[in-house]
Amino acid sequence: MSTCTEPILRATILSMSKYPFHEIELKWQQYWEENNTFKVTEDSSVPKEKRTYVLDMFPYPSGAGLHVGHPEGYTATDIYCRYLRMKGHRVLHPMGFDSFGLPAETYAIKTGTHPEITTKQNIEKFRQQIRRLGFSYDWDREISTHEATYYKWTQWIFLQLYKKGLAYLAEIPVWYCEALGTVLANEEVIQSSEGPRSEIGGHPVVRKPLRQWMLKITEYAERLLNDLEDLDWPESIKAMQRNWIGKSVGANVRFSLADHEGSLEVYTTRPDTLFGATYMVLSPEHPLVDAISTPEHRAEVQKYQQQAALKSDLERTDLAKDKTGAFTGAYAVNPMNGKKIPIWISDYILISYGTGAIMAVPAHDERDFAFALKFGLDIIRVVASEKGGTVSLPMEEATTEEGFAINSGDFSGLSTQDCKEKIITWLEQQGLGRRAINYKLRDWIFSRQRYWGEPIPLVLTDEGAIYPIPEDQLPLALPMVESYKPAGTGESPLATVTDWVNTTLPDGSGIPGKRETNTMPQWAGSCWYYLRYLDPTNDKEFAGRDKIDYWMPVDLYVGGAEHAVLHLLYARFWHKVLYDIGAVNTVEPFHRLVNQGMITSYAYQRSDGTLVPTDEVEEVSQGSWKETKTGLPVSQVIAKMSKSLKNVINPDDIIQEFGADSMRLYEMFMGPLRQSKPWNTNGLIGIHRFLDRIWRLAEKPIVDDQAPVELKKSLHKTIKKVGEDTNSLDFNTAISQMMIFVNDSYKFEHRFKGTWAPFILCFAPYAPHLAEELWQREGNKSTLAYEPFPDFDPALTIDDEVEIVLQVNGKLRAKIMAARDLGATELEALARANDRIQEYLESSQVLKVVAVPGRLVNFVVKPRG
RNA sequence: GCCGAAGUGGUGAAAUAGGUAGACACAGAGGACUUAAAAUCCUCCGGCCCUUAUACGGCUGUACGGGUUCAAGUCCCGUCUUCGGCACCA
Repeated sequence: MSTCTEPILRATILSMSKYPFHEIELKWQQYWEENNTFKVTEDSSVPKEKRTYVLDMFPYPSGAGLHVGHPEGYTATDIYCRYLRMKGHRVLHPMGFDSFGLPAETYAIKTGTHPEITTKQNIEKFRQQIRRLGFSYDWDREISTHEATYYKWTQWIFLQLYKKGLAYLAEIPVWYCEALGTVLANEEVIQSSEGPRSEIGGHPVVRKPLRQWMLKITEYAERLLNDLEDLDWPESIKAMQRNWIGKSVGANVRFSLADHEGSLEVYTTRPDTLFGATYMVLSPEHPLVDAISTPEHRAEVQKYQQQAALKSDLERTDLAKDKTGAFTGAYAVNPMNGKKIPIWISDYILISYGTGAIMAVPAHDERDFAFALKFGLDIIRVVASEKGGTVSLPMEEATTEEGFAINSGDFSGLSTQDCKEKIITWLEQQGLGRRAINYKLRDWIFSRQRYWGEPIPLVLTDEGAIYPIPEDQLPLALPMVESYKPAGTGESPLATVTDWVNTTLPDGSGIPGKRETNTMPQWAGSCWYYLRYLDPTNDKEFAGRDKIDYWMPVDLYVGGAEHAVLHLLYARFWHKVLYDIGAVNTVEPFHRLVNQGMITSYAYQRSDGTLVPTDEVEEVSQGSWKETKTGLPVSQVIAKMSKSLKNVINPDDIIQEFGADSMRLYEMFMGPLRQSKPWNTNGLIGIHRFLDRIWRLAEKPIVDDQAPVELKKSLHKTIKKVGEDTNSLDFNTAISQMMIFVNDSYKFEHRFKGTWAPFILCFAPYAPHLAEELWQREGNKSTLAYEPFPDFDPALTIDDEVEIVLQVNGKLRAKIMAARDLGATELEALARANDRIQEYLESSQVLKVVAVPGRLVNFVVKPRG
């Protein structure tokens, strides 16, 4: 259904709705707030396994307000927390705001409004929206990363990193974004068809050497990789992190130069192919290039270097993988066979990986193969697929598979694995090389040339000496500024605040110094916020150790998959550093991670593949649509919500028209939590109807009589399934089961005391407002939030009589009712007695009978005669 | 190209120690109530065929092609498609 009909739809729903959801929801939200219903404290009598920390990824408070994606994860954790409380758990469930960030600053540049003001307003709006959904957060623990009481400790942690030598200054080529006026981390730059772009805003970025603070995350690469093993995380996220860390094992090998002093070191993962190295390639930035280039080739080499530097921002990572390069005129010596091999430079070799130089084995590496082909370099095969195999030339393409060494002197015949080991050992004995490990992971560029971030608490002298600000002088507050515009020189707007920048050294010597003007990236605040929730007002420590020991690690962390390698890797890194200095009790912060799927929306596509905004389409008949303007048919597709497609759903509108309980339930009923799924307002109506049916059910008179056994059974099956499914976060099927119970209840004129109260408690985690209201109407005086979740009687969840399927050759021929536990022999007898089955058996010979009690009987037959 | 996830009615989806495919819901059809409409309640609802129509029944069906099994959405082999991530990392 296209949205053009939605106003009518909504009017319809409003007129049909009997239950006063607004009144009820506001009433109970106020009750929870006034009674501090969800405030949680540490009680040492609660056993460790009943203390549960359930965490949501906190939002960046943008001006746009809450998106439908936010309530999805938040509802899931809220249902889970409410369920756990009813199961006797002590639950820590906090919320806060990731409130430093670019959009507030961009807005400040445009309007002159201080980011603090807009941030405050946005937080207020977000808080209202989140409260209106009835989530059971302990709001006393709310934190915002931009507040000095919070970033004091972000700065403190930075100083710990600095003290451990994990923070350092470097003048390195970094991604610089003119439009954003700042440097970006590798992870914040995406490759588009037009070249590299900033992830935020899609602005062009260029590589530029600038002075930056770096964090040595690479020092933790191995642990970040290994410790993934024990985490209960989605395999896909673990894979993405492994891939990002990009560990490879190989060897560094030294090649001596033919006509020069010194040598050239390369990194290779295939030392077994050393005999096939027919040339070498250096990165254009490699320090040896100038020294070894011969006079005849120098001009060409320099020209290539300049080209590479110029195009580095665009074409160097271009999709067109046509190889380019220049010959230096110099030669190296292959240590295995003493052959002289030419040294080239090419931009397909990155200065930042390995040693910035490679030995090229064109026969067994695709890139080297393409390069050799283009420049007519030798290709020697040194790996055959079979032992003792021979190979033919020319090759069509490089063979990268493992096999057995050939043309490799004494090493010929060895398997790839074996050969690697033997060659490395040999190199080590000769002093020509050693085992080596490399990671794709780079150190984290930790500074931003922005205003709206945590100031880095350091003072520098003119000579470049660095003085950390003493911990007892933190926080180093962000000063007020006149202009939020970056200085334009690659420096932050803070550089223009001279009376802040110019200070004296913190050692009390009175010697003048300058403050660091870079600020921290947005990721800094979110690296440790889960720890601050534990003890949000502590001004002596970032969090009391007793609180950390009480709650950590986070038992369940729910959020979007878009943070797979950024936030989640950085937070793990900081946590490990804190662990190493003895500040936290676990090596990993988040034990279990669940990614909610994205909520998408419908869009419409023309035959040429272009998309049409939803409001320019109408439905012709079921399942077919046309573009209103042209009358041409369009097809329905699933797309991300976007303003341009006019298919963005605003949670405020949904709550206004259907209520928070409907919104919560619908987002859970749409499909499995982890799966992405399209929003369909029609589906919401079904949920709203369900809640309305509960409301009207409550109007039926209630009696003390025993409920009929079939209703009791329905209830106990419901309690069982809702409990199990809530526990495993399968909310959609839990809701289905509750619908079945309500449908069953409608078969009776009355409600029954024995089934009604347990049912209210059963759905309370899902639609808490409605449940509280109905609970109160039954005469209860206080919240049901801590009432025990009802128990089920296993005997009542099993049907004594079940349908048994009768099959002949695996095909369904009849169904009979039989006792669930009836034995195979008796079942077979019953089946043989069945008329329909007799018809089939009369003309056939029974070869085999499979009888499964409680399930089926299958006769395997063949025609007689 | 590599890694990961997934393909089930008109739609969102259920069901995997292998055992009735489509629970629940939306949309649709029919009926009850109503002066009428909405709302509500009840019934039907994968496709094809048989049948005047029904009932009964038959065939077929979980992306496609094979296989294992008394029995496959579920297990195995191969192929295709979609989505997400990475992409000259030697």
